[in-house]
Amino acid sequence: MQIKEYNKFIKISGESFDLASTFESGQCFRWNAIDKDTYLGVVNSKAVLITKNEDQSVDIYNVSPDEFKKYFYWYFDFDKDYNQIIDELIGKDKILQKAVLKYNGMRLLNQEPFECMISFIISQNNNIKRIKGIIERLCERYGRQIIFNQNILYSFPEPEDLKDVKLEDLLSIGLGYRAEYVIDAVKKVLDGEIILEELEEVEYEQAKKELKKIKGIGDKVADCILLYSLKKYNSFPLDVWTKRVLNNLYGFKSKYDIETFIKSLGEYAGYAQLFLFHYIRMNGGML
DNA sequence: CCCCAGGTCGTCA
DNA sequence: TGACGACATGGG
Repeated sequence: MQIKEYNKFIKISGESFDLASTFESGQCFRWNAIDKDTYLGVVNSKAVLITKNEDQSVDIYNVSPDEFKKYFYWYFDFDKDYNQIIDELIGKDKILQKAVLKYNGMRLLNQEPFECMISFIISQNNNIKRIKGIIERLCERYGRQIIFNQNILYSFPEPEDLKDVKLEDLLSIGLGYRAEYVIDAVKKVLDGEIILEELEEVEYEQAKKELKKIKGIGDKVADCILLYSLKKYNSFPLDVWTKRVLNNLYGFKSKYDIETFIKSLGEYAGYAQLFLFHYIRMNGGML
């Protein structure tokens, strides 16, 4: 992988990066397509623009070389060896092989824990389009305004920004019954009952147990938070779509079958889940 | 009016 | 533990 610094952008080459599957795989909710090869997102209170070139290189705008080294290099998962991860997944079975090859270039995004936690609490029993809408309204109301290329964007609110939020406020932007869950999460973070950053240093099982103390966080939401923001790459979120893959395509009948399968995937099981989830969703539940 | 969406909670056996 | 209905909201 080569990183070149230009005046207006940073160019990444020699690394496969598929923008559409990365940003539209349901792992994140604040990236939007400007056109087929360009996405605009808000990450860690910054507007970031990414565009893909003919030669397959990717240009990242509005990120300084320093910010890239300190933050976005990890955010985009560039510290991993994707060739090795992909090879390993392809060797597991035919279904994974198909999913991984089809969406080669999809990357796992290492997100901010608080944003990730609130987002996936909102995601439960909800559809991605509506999840994005709710999160956008949350940011408009409680985040900080960001001007970028004549666009008005909003940062994801910090815990302190949500300190005095009332149930009615959240209901009015469409959170529904999840409103009280968000309030509980904010309270536990502000009280120091949950220290998200520390969970990165803790073992998977223990970190999951801590997260589940928050009302509205069960196994699935906890696994998403662990995978997408706390570097627990072995976590494998079991949602309706993934269960569909495991039941219909793999033919697993029991909880034991599924547990055994996930364990067999090893330390990068989460990457397998990312590909399988995206694959089944993009192909209408068929293979 | 039905069912579904990146589920979880409370309750009851 | 495991099953099951309830839970807001909007779209198909």
